[in-house]
Amino acid sequence: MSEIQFHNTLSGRTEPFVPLVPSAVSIYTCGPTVYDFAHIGNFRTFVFQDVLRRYLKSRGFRVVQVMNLTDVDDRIIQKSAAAGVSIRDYTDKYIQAFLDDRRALNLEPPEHLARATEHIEDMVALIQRLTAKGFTYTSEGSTYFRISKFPAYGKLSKIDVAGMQAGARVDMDRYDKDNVRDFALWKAPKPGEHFWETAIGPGRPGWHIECSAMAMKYLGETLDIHSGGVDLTFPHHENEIAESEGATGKPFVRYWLHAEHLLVDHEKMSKSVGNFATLRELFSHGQKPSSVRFLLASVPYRRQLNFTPESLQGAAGSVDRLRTFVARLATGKFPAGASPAMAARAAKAREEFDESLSDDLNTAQALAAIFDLVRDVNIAIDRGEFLEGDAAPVMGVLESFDAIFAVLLDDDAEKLRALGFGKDSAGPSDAEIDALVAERQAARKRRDFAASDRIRDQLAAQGILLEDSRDGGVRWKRK
RNA sequence: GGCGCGGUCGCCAAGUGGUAAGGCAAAGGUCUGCAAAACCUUUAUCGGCGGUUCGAUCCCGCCCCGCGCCUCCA
Repeated sequence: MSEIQFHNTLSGRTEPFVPLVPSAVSIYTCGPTVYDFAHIGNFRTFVFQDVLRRYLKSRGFRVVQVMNLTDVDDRIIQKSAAAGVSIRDYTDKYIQAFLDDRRALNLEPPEHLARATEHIEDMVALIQRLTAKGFTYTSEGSTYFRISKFPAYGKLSKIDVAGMQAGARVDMDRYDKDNVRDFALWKAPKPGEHFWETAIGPGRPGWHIECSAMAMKYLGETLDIHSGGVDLTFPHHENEIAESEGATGKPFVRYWLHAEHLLVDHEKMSKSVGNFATLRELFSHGQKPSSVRFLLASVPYRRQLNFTPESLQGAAGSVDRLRTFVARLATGKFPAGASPAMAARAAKAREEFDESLSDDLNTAQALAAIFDLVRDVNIAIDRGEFLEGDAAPVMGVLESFDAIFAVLLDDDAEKLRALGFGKDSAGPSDAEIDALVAERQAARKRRDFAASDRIRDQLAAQGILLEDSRDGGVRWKRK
Protein backbone atom coordinates (compact mmCIF):
# COMPACT_ATOMS: atom_id res chain seq x y z
CA MET A 1 0.00 0.00 0.00
CA SER A 2 1.32 3.38 -0.91
CA GLU A 3 1.82 6.07 1.65
CA ILE A 4 -1.12 8.44 1.76
CA GLN A 5 -0.32 12.01 0.82
CA PHE A 6 -2.51 15.06 1.03
CA HIS A 7 -1.98 18.61 -0.08
CA ASN A 8 -2.09 20.71 3.06
CA THR A 9 -3.13 24.31 2.55
CA LEU A 10 -1.35 25.24 5.77
CA SER A 11 2.08 24.20 4.52
CA GLY A 12 1.28 24.72 0.88
CA ARG A 13 2.68 21.29 0.19
CA THR A 14 1.68 17.74 -0.43
CA GLU A 15 2.77 15.80 2.60
CA PRO A 16 2.48 12.31 4.05
CA PHE A 17 -0.70 11.83 6.00
CA VAL A 18 -0.22 10.47 9.50
CA PRO A 19 -3.17 10.83 11.87
CA LEU A 20 -2.65 11.92 15.44
CA VAL A 21 -3.94 8.62 16.73
CA PRO A 22 -2.95 5.59 14.68
CA SER A 23 -5.86 3.89 12.96
CA ALA A 24 -8.36 6.67 13.55
CA VAL A 25 -8.96 9.92 11.69
CA SER A 26 -10.95 12.91 12.86
CA ILE A 27 -12.44 15.05 10.13
CA TYR A 28 -14.39 18.26 10.26
CA THR A 29 -16.12 19.21 7.04
CA CYS A 30 -17.80 22.52 6.46
CA GLY A 31 -21.38 21.87 5.52
CA PRO A 32 -24.15 23.98 4.04
CA THR A 33 -25.91 27.08 5.24
CA VAL A 34 -29.46 25.84 5.04
CA TYR A 35 -31.23 28.88 3.67
CA ASP A 36 -31.98 27.30 0.31
CA PHE A 37 -31.32 24.18 -1.73
CA ALA A 38 -27.65 23.40 -2.17
CA HIS A 39 -26.40 23.59 -5.74
CA ILE A 40 -24.08 21.16 -7.47
CA GLY A 41 -21.10 23.41 -6.87
CA ASN A 42 -21.68 22.84 -3.19
CA PHE A 43 -22.00 19.14 -3.84
CA ARG A 44 -18.68 19.09 -5.61
CA THR A 45 -17.11 19.69 -2.23
CA PHE A 46 -19.43 17.32 -0.41
CA VAL A 47 -18.67 14.55 -2.88
CA PHE A 48 -14.98 15.19 -2.38
CA GLN A 49 -15.42 14.91 1.36
CA ASP A 50 -17.26 11.66 0.87
CA VAL A 51 -14.53 10.27 -1.35
CA LEU A 52 -12.02 11.32 1.29
CA ARG A 53 -13.78 9.53 4.14
CA ARG A 54 -14.46 6.46 2.02
CA TYR A 55 -10.86 6.25 0.97
CA LEU A 56 -9.58 6.56 4.52
CA LYS A 57 -11.99 3.85 5.58
CA SER A 58 -10.82 1.62 2.76
CA ARG A 59 -7.33 2.06 4.11
CA GLY A 60 -8.48 0.72 7.43
CA PHE A 61 -8.90 3.91 9.41
CA ARG A 62 -11.81 4.46 11.71
CA VAL A 63 -13.25 7.76 10.56
CA VAL A 64 -15.12 10.22 12.72
CA GLN A 65 -16.53 13.01 10.60
CA VAL A 66 -18.39 16.04 11.83
CA MET A 67 -20.36 18.18 9.44
CA ASN A 68 -21.98 21.39 10.52
CA LEU A 69 -25.35 22.65 9.41
CA THR A 70 -25.37 26.40 9.65
CA ASP A 71 -28.95 27.11 10.57
CA VAL A 72 -28.64 30.69 11.71
CA ASP A 73 -27.18 33.59 9.76
CA ASP A 74 -28.32 36.84 8.16
CA ARG A 75 -29.96 35.24 5.18
CA ILE A 76 -31.83 32.73 7.28
CA ILE A 77 -33.04 35.41 9.63
CA GLN A 78 -34.23 37.54 6.74
CA LYS A 79 -35.82 34.78 4.76
CA SER A 80 -37.57 33.12 7.64
CA ALA A 81 -38.91 36.48 8.76
CA ALA A 82 -40.12 37.20 5.26
CA ALA A 83 -41.79 33.82 5.14
CA GLY A 84 -43.33 34.37 8.54
CA VAL A 85 -42.00 31.17 10.03
CA SER A 86 -39.53 30.40 12.77
CA ILE A 87 -35.88 29.90 12.02
CA ARG A 88 -36.30 26.32 13.09
CA ASP A 89 -39.18 25.58 10.75
CA TYR A 90 -37.53 27.44 7.91
CA THR A 91 -34.26 25.55 8.16
CA ASP A 92 -35.85 22.17 8.85
CA LYS A 93 -37.15 22.14 5.32
CA TYR A 94 -33.76 22.72 3.74
CA ILE A 95 -31.97 20.37 6.06
CA GLN A 96 -34.36 17.66 4.99
CA ALA A 97 -33.76 18.55 1.35
CA PHE A 98 -30.03 18.44 1.94
CA LEU A 99 -30.23 15.01 3.52
CA ASP A 100 -32.39 13.75 0.67
CA ASP A 101 -29.92 15.11 -1.86
CA ARG A 102 -27.06 13.46 -0.02
CA ARG A 103 -28.80 10.13 -0.20
CA ALA A 104 -29.34 10.56 -3.92
CA LEU A 105 -25.61 11.05 -4.36
CA ASN A 106 -24.68 8.13 -2.13
CA LEU A 107 -22.94 10.38 0.37
CA GLU A 108 -22.29 8.44 3.53
CA PRO A 109 -23.78 10.03 6.64
CA PRO A 110 -21.15 11.77 8.74
CA GLU A 111 -20.85 10.45 12.28
CA HIS A 112 -22.09 13.80 13.57
CA LEU A 113 -24.33 16.29 11.82
CA ALA A 114 -24.19 19.33 14.04
CA ARG A 115 -26.75 22.11 13.93
CA ALA A 116 -25.35 25.46 14.99
CA THR A 117 -28.45 26.40 16.94
CA GLU A 118 -28.11 23.32 19.08
CA HIS A 119 -24.62 24.32 20.16
CA ILE A 120 -25.12 27.86 21.36
CA GLU A 121 -23.90 26.95 24.84
CA ASP A 122 -20.69 25.48 23.46
CA MET A 123 -20.04 28.63 21.49
CA VAL A 124 -20.70 30.87 24.44
CA ALA A 125 -18.30 28.82 26.54
CA LEU A 126 -15.62 29.16 23.88
CA ILE A 127 -16.14 32.90 23.65
CA GLN A 128 -15.82 33.15 27.41
CA ARG A 129 -12.58 31.26 27.22
CA LEU A 130 -11.29 33.71 24.64
CA THR A 131 -12.42 36.64 26.72
CA ALA A 132 -10.62 35.26 29.77
CA LYS A 133 -7.46 35.22 27.71
CA GLY A 134 -7.92 38.76 26.49
CA PHE A 135 -8.68 38.00 22.84
CA THR A 136 -11.99 39.79 22.73
CA TYR A 137 -13.63 43.16 23.16
CA THR A 138 -17.19 44.26 23.06
CA SER A 139 -18.83 47.05 21.22
CA GLU A 140 -22.50 47.91 21.43
CA GLY A 141 -23.39 44.48 22.74
CA SER A 142 -21.39 42.53 20.17
CA THR A 143 -18.23 40.63 20.96
CA TYR A 144 -15.30 40.74 18.56
CA PHE A 145 -12.08 38.83 18.18
CA ARG A 146 -9.05 41.10 18.22
CA ILE A 147 -6.70 39.65 15.61
CA SER A 148 -3.80 41.82 16.74
CA LYS A 149 -3.69 39.54 19.79
CA PHE A 150 -3.10 36.52 17.58
CA PRO A 151 0.25 36.97 15.81
CA ALA A 152 -0.13 33.87 13.66
CA TYR A 153 -3.20 35.35 11.99
CA GLY A 154 -2.92 34.84 8.26
CA LYS A 155 -0.85 31.67 8.35
CA LEU A 156 -3.41 29.60 6.48
CA SER A 157 -4.40 32.03 3.77
CA LYS A 158 -0.95 33.67 3.66
CA ILE A 159 -2.51 37.03 4.19
CA ASP A 160 -0.23 39.80 5.30
CA VAL A 161 -2.07 41.33 8.21
CA ALA A 162 0.43 44.11 8.75
CA GLY A 163 0.09 45.25 5.17
CA MET A 164 -3.65 45.14 5.38
CA GLN A 165 -3.75 47.15 8.55
CA ALA A 166 -1.59 49.82 7.03
CA GLY A 167 -3.74 50.05 3.94
CA ALA A 168 -7.07 49.56 5.59
CA ARG A 169 -9.29 52.45 6.32
CA VAL A 170 -11.44 51.57 9.20
CA ASP A 171 -14.96 52.71 8.96
CA MET A 172 -15.70 53.01 12.64
CA ASP A 173 -19.21 54.23 12.18
CA ARG A 174 -20.20 51.23 10.26
CA TYR A 175 -18.26 48.43 11.89
CA ASP A 176 -17.50 49.52 15.42
CA LYS A 177 -14.40 47.42 15.25
CA ASP A 178 -10.85 48.23 16.21
CA ASN A 179 -9.56 46.69 13.01
CA VAL A 180 -11.48 45.85 9.86
CA ARG A 181 -10.21 42.31 10.07
CA ASP A 182 -11.54 41.80 13.54
CA PHE A 183 -14.59 39.60 13.33
CA ALA A 184 -17.73 39.09 15.33
CA LEU A 185 -17.89 36.19 17.72
CA TRP A 186 -21.26 37.23 19.05
CA LYS A 187 -23.68 39.65 17.48
CA ALA A 188 -26.05 41.83 19.42
CA PRO A 189 -29.65 41.38 18.28
CA LYS A 190 -31.25 43.94 16.05
CA PRO A 191 -34.78 44.95 16.95
CA GLY A 192 -37.25 42.20 16.24
CA GLU A 193 -34.61 39.63 15.49
CA HIS A 194 -34.50 36.20 17.00
CA PHE A 195 -31.88 36.01 19.75
CA TRP A 196 -30.56 33.76 22.46
CA GLU A 197 -30.29 34.96 26.04
CA THR A 198 -26.89 33.84 27.27
CA ALA A 199 -24.18 34.46 29.83
CA ILE A 200 -22.52 36.87 27.42
CA GLY A 201 -25.69 38.72 26.75
CA PRO A 202 -28.51 38.42 24.23
CA GLY A 203 -27.68 37.82 20.61
CA ARG A 204 -26.64 35.23 18.12
CA PRO A 205 -23.36 33.63 17.16
CA GLY A 206 -21.01 34.95 14.53
CA TRP A 207 -20.33 32.70 11.59
CA HIS A 208 -16.98 31.18 12.46
CA ILE A 209 -17.44 30.33 16.10
CA GLU A 210 -19.85 27.47 15.41
CA CYS A 211 -17.25 25.49 13.55
CA SER A 212 -14.58 25.93 16.20
CA ALA A 213 -16.96 25.03 18.99
CA MET A 214 -18.52 22.02 17.32
CA ALA A 215 -15.28 20.68 15.89
CA MET A 216 -13.59 20.70 19.26
CA LYS A 217 -16.64 19.39 21.08
CA TYR A 218 -16.77 16.21 19.02
CA LEU A 219 -13.20 15.79 17.86
CA GLY A 220 -10.99 17.30 20.52
CA GLU A 221 -8.84 20.39 20.48
CA THR A 222 -6.62 19.16 17.65
CA LEU A 223 -8.17 17.45 14.66
CA ASP A 224 -6.57 15.61 11.82
CA ILE A 225 -8.41 17.01 8.84
CA HIS A 226 -10.56 20.02 8.17
CA SER A 227 -11.96 20.56 4.72
CA GLY A 228 -14.20 22.81 2.70
CA GLY A 229 -14.28 24.79 -0.50
CA VAL A 230 -11.34 27.06 -1.36
CA ASP A 231 -13.51 30.09 -0.85
CA LEU A 232 -13.65 29.30 2.85
CA THR A 233 -9.90 29.55 3.31
CA PHE A 234 -10.28 33.22 4.06
CA PRO A 235 -11.72 34.50 6.18
CA HIS A 236 -13.66 31.55 7.55
CA HIS A 237 -10.93 29.02 8.21
CA GLU A 238 -8.38 31.64 9.11
CA ASN A 239 -10.78 32.89 11.75
CA GLU A 240 -11.49 29.40 13.01
CA ILE A 241 -7.78 28.95 13.60
CA ALA A 242 -7.55 32.22 15.48
CA GLU A 243 -10.51 31.40 17.72
CA SER A 244 -9.56 27.84 18.38
CA GLU A 245 -5.85 28.22 18.88
CA GLY A 246 -6.36 31.43 20.81
CA ALA A 247 -8.53 29.53 23.25
CA THR A 248 -6.55 26.31 23.52
CA GLY A 249 -3.02 27.27 22.69
CA LYS A 250 -2.86 24.07 20.67
CA PRO A 251 -2.78 23.45 16.93
CA PHE A 252 -6.39 23.32 15.78
CA VAL A 253 -6.04 21.34 12.57
CA ARG A 254 -3.18 19.27 11.23
CA TYR A 255 -4.25 18.97 7.58
CA TRP A 256 -6.34 21.56 5.79
CA LEU A 257 -7.83 20.25 2.55
CA HIS A 258 -9.59 22.62 0.19
CA ALA A 259 -11.68 21.69 -2.80
CA GLU A 260 -11.57 23.83 -5.92
CA HIS A 261 -14.69 25.28 -7.43
CA LEU A 262 -17.04 23.94 -9.96
CA LEU A 263 -17.17 26.27 -12.94
CA VAL A 264 -19.91 27.01 -15.41
CA ASP A 265 -18.96 28.97 -18.49
CA HIS A 266 -15.57 29.64 -16.93
CA GLU A 267 -17.15 31.14 -13.89
CA LYS A 268 -17.61 29.90 -10.38
CA MET A 269 -21.06 28.48 -9.84
CA SER A 270 -22.73 30.56 -7.20
CA LYS A 271 -26.03 31.80 -5.98
CA SER A 272 -25.08 35.41 -6.42
CA VAL A 273 -24.07 35.02 -10.06
CA GLY A 274 -27.22 33.05 -10.68
CA ASN A 275 -25.50 30.41 -12.77
CA PHE A 276 -26.31 27.58 -10.42
CA ALA A 277 -28.12 24.33 -10.86
CA THR A 278 -29.58 22.28 -8.10
CA LEU A 279 -29.63 18.52 -8.14
CA ARG A 280 -33.37 18.63 -8.42
CA GLU A 281 -33.17 20.72 -11.57
CA LEU A 282 -30.80 18.24 -13.16
CA PHE A 283 -33.00 15.35 -12.14
CA SER A 284 -36.08 17.01 -13.51
CA HIS A 285 -34.26 17.19 -16.84
CA GLY A 286 -33.67 13.48 -16.81
CA GLN A 287 -30.13 13.36 -15.44
CA LYS A 288 -29.23 10.50 -13.17
CA PRO A 289 -27.78 10.73 -9.67
CA SER A 290 -24.98 8.37 -10.63
CA SER A 291 -23.93 10.58 -13.55
CA VAL A 292 -23.65 13.57 -11.27
CA ARG A 293 -21.76 11.70 -8.61
CA PHE A 294 -19.37 10.22 -11.14
CA LEU A 295 -18.66 13.56 -12.76
CA LEU A 296 -18.08 15.32 -9.46
CA ALA A 297 -15.84 12.52 -8.19
CA SER A 298 -13.88 11.99 -11.39
CA VAL A 299 -12.07 15.31 -11.40
CA PRO A 300 -9.38 15.53 -8.71
CA TYR A 301 -10.60 17.82 -5.95
CA ARG A 302 -7.86 20.43 -6.33
CA ARG A 303 -8.79 21.02 -9.94
CA GLN A 304 -11.48 23.38 -11.00
CA LEU A 305 -14.22 21.30 -12.51
CA ASN A 306 -15.87 22.43 -15.71
CA PHE A 307 -19.49 21.54 -15.60
CA THR A 308 -21.01 21.20 -19.05
CA PRO A 309 -23.88 19.18 -20.46
CA GLU A 310 -21.32 17.22 -22.44
CA SER A 311 -19.25 16.38 -19.39
CA LEU A 312 -22.35 15.13 -17.63
CA GLN A 313 -23.20 12.96 -20.62
CA GLY A 314 -19.66 11.69 -20.62
CA ALA A 315 -20.03 10.68 -17.01
CA ALA A 316 -23.29 8.91 -17.78
CA GLY A 317 -21.56 6.99 -20.56
CA SER A 318 -18.74 6.00 -18.26
CA VAL A 319 -21.08 4.70 -15.58
CA ASP A 320 -22.97 2.80 -18.24
CA ARG A 321 -19.84 1.13 -19.46
CA LEU A 322 -18.88 0.04 -15.98
CA ARG A 323 -22.32 -1.28 -15.14
CA THR A 324 -22.52 -3.19 -18.39
CA PHE A 325 -19.16 -4.69 -17.63
CA VAL A 326 -20.20 -5.79 -14.17
CA ALA A 327 -23.35 -7.35 -15.61
CA ARG A 328 -21.26 -9.18 -18.17
CA LEU A 329 -19.07 -10.57 -15.44
CA ALA A 330 -21.98 -11.53 -13.25
CA THR A 331 -24.10 -13.23 -15.90
CA GLY A 332 -21.56 -14.53 -18.36
CA LYS A 333 -20.78 -18.20 -18.67
CA PHE A 334 -17.08 -18.82 -18.72
CA PRO A 335 -15.00 -21.98 -19.12
CA ALA A 336 -14.05 -23.72 -15.91
CA GLY A 337 -10.75 -23.00 -14.26
CA ALA A 338 -8.83 -19.90 -13.25
CA SER A 339 -5.78 -18.24 -14.66
CA PRO A 340 -2.95 -16.86 -12.56
CA ALA A 341 -2.39 -14.23 -15.22
CA MET A 342 -5.84 -12.76 -14.73
CA ALA A 343 -5.48 -12.79 -10.97
CA ALA A 344 -2.24 -10.89 -11.40
CA ARG A 345 -3.88 -8.47 -13.80
CA ALA A 346 -6.59 -7.75 -11.26
CA ALA A 347 -4.04 -7.30 -8.50
CA LYS A 348 -2.16 -4.82 -10.64
CA ALA A 349 -5.31 -2.78 -11.22
CA ARG A 350 -6.07 -2.82 -7.52
CA GLU A 351 -2.60 -1.56 -6.79
CA GLU A 352 -2.71 1.20 -9.38
CA PHE A 353 -6.11 2.24 -8.14
CA ASP A 354 -4.93 2.56 -4.58
CA GLU A 355 -1.69 4.21 -5.50
CA SER A 356 -3.50 6.88 -7.48
CA LEU A 357 -5.86 7.66 -4.64
CA SER A 358 -3.05 7.68 -2.14
CA ASP A 359 -1.54 10.54 -4.14
CA ASP A 360 -3.80 13.31 -2.88
CA LEU A 361 -6.89 11.49 -4.11
CA ASN A 362 -6.09 11.45 -7.80
CA THR A 363 -9.43 10.08 -8.83
CA ALA A 364 -8.88 10.67 -12.54
CA GLN A 365 -5.84 8.47 -12.53
CA ALA A 366 -7.55 5.88 -10.36
CA LEU A 367 -10.33 5.65 -12.90
CA ALA A 368 -7.86 5.02 -15.68
CA ALA A 369 -6.64 1.95 -13.77
CA ILE A 370 -10.19 0.64 -13.62
CA PHE A 371 -10.98 1.28 -17.27
CA ASP A 372 -7.73 -0.33 -18.33
CA LEU A 373 -8.72 -3.43 -16.43
CA VAL A 374 -12.18 -3.39 -17.96
CA ARG A 375 -10.75 -3.31 -21.44
CA ASP A 376 -8.27 -6.11 -20.78
CA VAL A 377 -10.94 -8.32 -19.25
CA ASN A 378 -13.33 -7.66 -22.13
CA ILE A 379 -10.61 -8.68 -24.54
CA ALA A 380 -10.01 -11.87 -22.61
CA ILE A 381 -13.72 -12.64 -22.57
CA ASP A 382 -14.05 -12.02 -26.30
CA ARG A 383 -11.17 -14.38 -26.91
CA GLY A 384 -12.67 -17.03 -24.68
CA GLU A 385 -9.64 -16.87 -22.42
CA PHE A 386 -11.49 -15.59 -19.39
CA LEU A 387 -12.27 -18.40 -16.97
CA GLU A 388 -14.94 -18.94 -14.38
CA GLY A 389 -12.54 -18.47 -11.50
CA ASP A 390 -11.25 -15.18 -12.89
CA ALA A 391 -14.49 -13.39 -12.16
CA ALA A 392 -13.96 -13.19 -8.41
CA PRO A 393 -10.66 -11.31 -8.40
CA VAL A 394 -11.89 -8.89 -11.05
CA MET A 395 -15.13 -8.34 -9.17
CA GLY A 396 -13.04 -7.72 -6.09
CA VAL A 397 -11.34 -4.81 -7.83
CA LEU A 398 -14.67 -3.41 -8.92
CA GLU A 399 -15.89 -3.64 -5.35
CA SER A 400 -12.87 -1.70 -4.16
CA PHE A 401 -13.62 0.86 -6.80
CA ASP A 402 -17.24 1.14 -5.81
CA ALA A 403 -16.41 1.43 -2.14
CA ILE A 404 -15.08 4.85 -3.13
CA PHE A 405 -17.02 5.91 -6.20
CA ALA A 406 -20.35 4.29 -5.34
CA VAL A 407 -21.95 4.35 -8.77
CA LEU A 408 -22.26 0.73 -9.80
CA LEU A 409 -25.53 -0.19 -8.16
CA ASP A 410 -28.23 0.68 -10.67
CA ASP A 411 -30.74 2.31 -8.38
CA ASP A 412 -31.05 5.63 -10.18
CA ALA A 413 -34.69 5.19 -11.04
CA GLU A 414 -35.49 4.31 -7.47
CA LYS A 415 -33.67 7.35 -6.17
CA LEU A 416 -35.38 9.64 -8.60
CA ARG A 417 -38.73 8.30 -7.57
CA ALA A 418 -37.84 8.88 -3.93
CA LEU A 419 -37.32 12.54 -4.77
CA GLY A 420 -40.49 12.71 -6.78
CA PHE A 421 -38.93 12.64 -10.22
CA GLY A 422 -39.09 10.26 -13.10
CA LYS A 423 -41.87 7.90 -13.80
CA ASP A 424 -44.66 7.53 -11.34
CA SER A 425 -44.64 3.79 -11.72
CA ALA A 426 -41.66 1.53 -11.78
CA GLY A 427 -42.60 0.33 -15.26
CA PRO A 428 -42.78 -3.35 -16.06
CA SER A 429 -41.70 -5.67 -13.28
CA ASP A 430 -38.76 -7.98 -13.58
CA ALA A 431 -41.11 -10.90 -13.99
CA GLU A 432 -43.01 -9.18 -16.78
CA ILE A 433 -39.79 -8.38 -18.54
CA ASP A 434 -38.52 -11.90 -18.15
CA ALA A 435 -41.73 -13.24 -19.62
CA LEU A 436 -41.44 -11.02 -22.68
CA VAL A 437 -37.81 -11.92 -23.07
CA ALA A 438 -38.69 -15.61 -23.01
CA GLU A 439 -41.41 -15.00 -25.56
CA ARG A 440 -38.92 -13.24 -27.78
CA GLN A 441 -36.43 -16.05 -27.38
CA ALA A 442 -39.04 -18.49 -28.58
CA ALA A 443 -39.74 -16.31 -31.60
CA ARG A 444 -36.06 -16.15 -32.37
CA LYS A 445 -35.79 -19.87 -32.12
CA ARG A 446 -38.37 -20.33 -34.85
CA ARG A 447 -36.62 -17.52 -36.71
CA ASP A 448 -39.64 -15.26 -36.52
CA PHE A 449 -37.53 -12.13 -36.35
CA ALA A 450 -40.40 -9.80 -37.03
CA ALA A 451 -42.05 -10.97 -33.84
CA SER A 452 -38.85 -10.94 -31.83
CA ASP A 453 -37.95 -7.45 -32.97
CA ARG A 454 -41.43 -6.26 -32.12
CA ILE A 455 -40.96 -7.41 -28.56
CA ARG A 456 -37.55 -5.82 -28.37
CA ASP A 457 -38.91 -2.50 -29.64
CA GLN A 458 -41.81 -2.70 -27.25
CA LEU A 459 -39.44 -3.12 -24.31
CA ALA A 460 -37.13 -0.42 -25.63
CA ALA A 461 -40.05 1.99 -25.63
CA GLN A 462 -40.34 1.31 -21.93
CA GLY A 463 -36.67 1.90 -21.38
CA ILE A 464 -35.62 -1.73 -21.29
CA LEU A 465 -32.61 -2.56 -23.42
CA LEU A 466 -31.83 -6.11 -24.47
CA GLU A 467 -28.45 -7.58 -25.20
CA ASP A 468 -28.13 -11.01 -26.73
CA SER A 469 -24.96 -12.62 -25.55
CA ARG A 470 -22.93 -15.10 -27.51
CA ASP A 471 -23.74 -18.02 -25.25
CA GLY A 472 -27.41 -17.71 -26.17
CA GLY A 473 -28.46 -15.84 -23.06
CA VAL A 474 -30.17 -12.48 -22.96
CA ARG A 475 -29.23 -9.66 -20.66
CA TRP A 476 -31.51 -6.69 -20.13
CA LYS A 477 -31.17 -3.43 -18.34
CA ARG A 478 -33.29 -0.44 -17.58
CA LYS A 479 -32.13 2.69 -19.29
C1' G B 1 -2.07 45.38 -6.06
C1' G B 2 -1.38 40.75 -2.68
C1' C B 3 -2.18 35.43 -2.37
C1' G B 4 -3.66 30.89 -4.91
C1' C B 5 -5.17 27.56 -9.12
C1' G B 6 -5.08 26.70 -14.21
C1' G B 7 -4.25 26.87 -20.02
C1' U B 8 -2.84 18.99 -22.83
C1' C B 9 -7.26 15.64 -28.85
C1' G B 10 -14.49 18.05 -30.52
C1' C B 11 -15.90 17.68 -24.80
C1' C B 12 -14.13 16.02 -19.71
C1' A B 13 -9.27 15.03 -17.99
C1' A B 14 -4.26 12.25 -16.15
C1' G B 15 0.92 12.46 -16.61
C1' U B 16 6.35 12.35 -17.31
C1' G B 17 13.27 15.37 -18.55
C1' G B 18 13.60 11.05 -23.61
C1' U B 19 8.54 12.48 -28.38
C1' A B 20 1.46 12.19 -24.22
C1' A B 21 -3.19 7.76 -19.47
C1' G B 22 -8.34 7.15 -19.27
C1' G B 23 -13.61 8.37 -20.26
C1' C B 24 -17.34 10.54 -23.61
C1' A B 25 -18.37 11.78 -28.61
C1' A B 26 -17.25 10.85 -34.05
C1' A B 27 -15.78 7.73 -38.42
C1' G B 28 -14.56 2.88 -40.44
C1' G B 29 -14.26 -2.37 -39.38
C1' U B 30 -15.05 -7.41 -36.75
C1' C B 31 -18.97 -10.10 -34.35
C1' U B 32 -24.62 -10.48 -34.76
C1' G B 33 -30.68 -12.81 -38.32
C1' C B 34 -30.71 -7.39 -37.33
C1' A B 35 -29.37 -4.79 -33.11
C1' A B 36 -27.05 -4.04 -28.45
C1' A B 37 -22.66 -5.05 -25.91
C1' A B 38 -17.60 -5.99 -26.76
C1' C B 39 -13.16 -5.60 -29.53
C1' C B 40 -9.89 -3.35 -33.46
C1' U B 41 -8.39 1.00 -36.30
C1' U B 42 -8.41 6.41 -37.00
C1' U B 43 -8.25 11.74 -34.37
C1' A B 44 -3.09 16.05 -29.98
C1' U B 45 3.78 17.39 -30.42
C1' C B 46 0.90 19.55 -24.65
C1' G B 47 -0.98 28.82 -24.71
C1' G B 48 3.46 32.03 -26.87
C1' C B 49 8.74 33.45 -26.81
C1' G B 50 13.49 32.71 -24.89
C1' G B 51 16.94 29.84 -21.65
C1' U B 52 19.17 25.35 -19.17
C1' U B 53 19.95 20.32 -21.27
C1' C B 54 22.40 15.48 -25.72
C1' G B 55 17.07 16.00 -25.29
C1' A B 56 11.41 19.78 -22.26
C1' U B 57 4.83 19.35 -22.64
C1' C B 58 7.16 18.39 -17.94
C1' C B 59 13.01 22.81 -15.05
C1' C B 60 14.00 28.47 -15.18
C1' G B 61 12.62 33.53 -17.04
C1' C B 62 9.33 36.71 -19.58
C1' C B 63 4.65 37.33 -21.97
C1' C B 64 -0.57 36.27 -23.24
C1' C B 65 -5.25 34.19 -21.57
C1' G B 66 -8.86 32.10 -17.93
C1' C B 67 -10.63 31.28 -12.82
C1' G B 68 -10.79 32.02 -7.55
C1' C B 69 -9.89 34.49 -2.70
C1' C B 70 -8.70 39.27 -0.44
C1' U B 71 -16.74 41.29 1.38
C1' C B 72 -21.40 36.65 2.14
C1' C B 73 -20.02 32.07 -0.47
C1' A B 74 -18.62 24.76 -1.10
